[in-house]
Amino acid sequence: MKISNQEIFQLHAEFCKVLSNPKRLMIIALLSKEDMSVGDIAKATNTALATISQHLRVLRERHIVNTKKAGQTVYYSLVDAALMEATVMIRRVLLKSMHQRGIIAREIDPEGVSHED
Amino acid sequence: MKISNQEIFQLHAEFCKVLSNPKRLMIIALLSKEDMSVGDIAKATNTALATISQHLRVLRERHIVNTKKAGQTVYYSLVDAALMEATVMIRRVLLKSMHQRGIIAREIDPEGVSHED
DNA sequence: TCCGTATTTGCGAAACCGCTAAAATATATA
DNA sequence: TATATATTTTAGCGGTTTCGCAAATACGGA
Repeated sequence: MKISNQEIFQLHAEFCKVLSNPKRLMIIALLSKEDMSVGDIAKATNTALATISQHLRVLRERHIVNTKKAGQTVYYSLVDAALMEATVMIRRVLLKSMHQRGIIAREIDPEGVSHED
Repeated sequence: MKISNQEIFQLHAEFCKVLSNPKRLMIIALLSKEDMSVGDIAKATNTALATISQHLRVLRERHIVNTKKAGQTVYYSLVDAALMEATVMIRRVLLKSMHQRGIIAREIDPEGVSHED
């Protein structure tokens, strides 16, 4: 299958759109550490279960997460750890920019961002 | 200034939103190679000038691009080359996923994506 | 059947997209 | 100076998409 550059940019944009939501970014960060159920993620992010389920559907459609059923519980996992690495790299660029503009005083380790606060 | 993890995720999401538009991605790719005027970019992307100007405003507000005036022409440049690198890394994750799913037959060099096609 | 888990549906508010038209801004020329 | 020209920005428009939630629905196990 031949794909034009135009299409690459389009697909790339759609992919970034998936990453442009704070809750989805949290979910990715959580799953990069361990597999979790929908309910677990809802608790960890302090968000309505239905909302998390919606975000997980988006991530599923983009083949960013996998599912594995155990009884009535659905466990989600990251398909590719490289996604988290790339995400961290984007965050690093952002933090660097903020640091240079004096928005944040100290350097923040982009990997050190935890979900619980 | 103290910034919570919640805020980091929020800012990160907003940053990604800027990257989730094909024309803005094209602009970033173009500027990663050379500085260009608004008109130049409009031609290169085959897009209405006003549209490009709007996208540039978004990129300006996020401190992703710089401006330099020469006569009546405004030249734009990338603030940080690392952004293009991070962008390429995201694209690499996407292409890898597509390749694994058989959407694209051959491996594509994410850096080799050019704007003219 | 009852319950725990997850998904789907429907909603209003808000944001986004690309365009045309109009307004600034700066240069050149008479 | 006055006027025309080149370049960019801003305003406003219809149409689309997104967000998070509550309610309703599905589904599997005990």
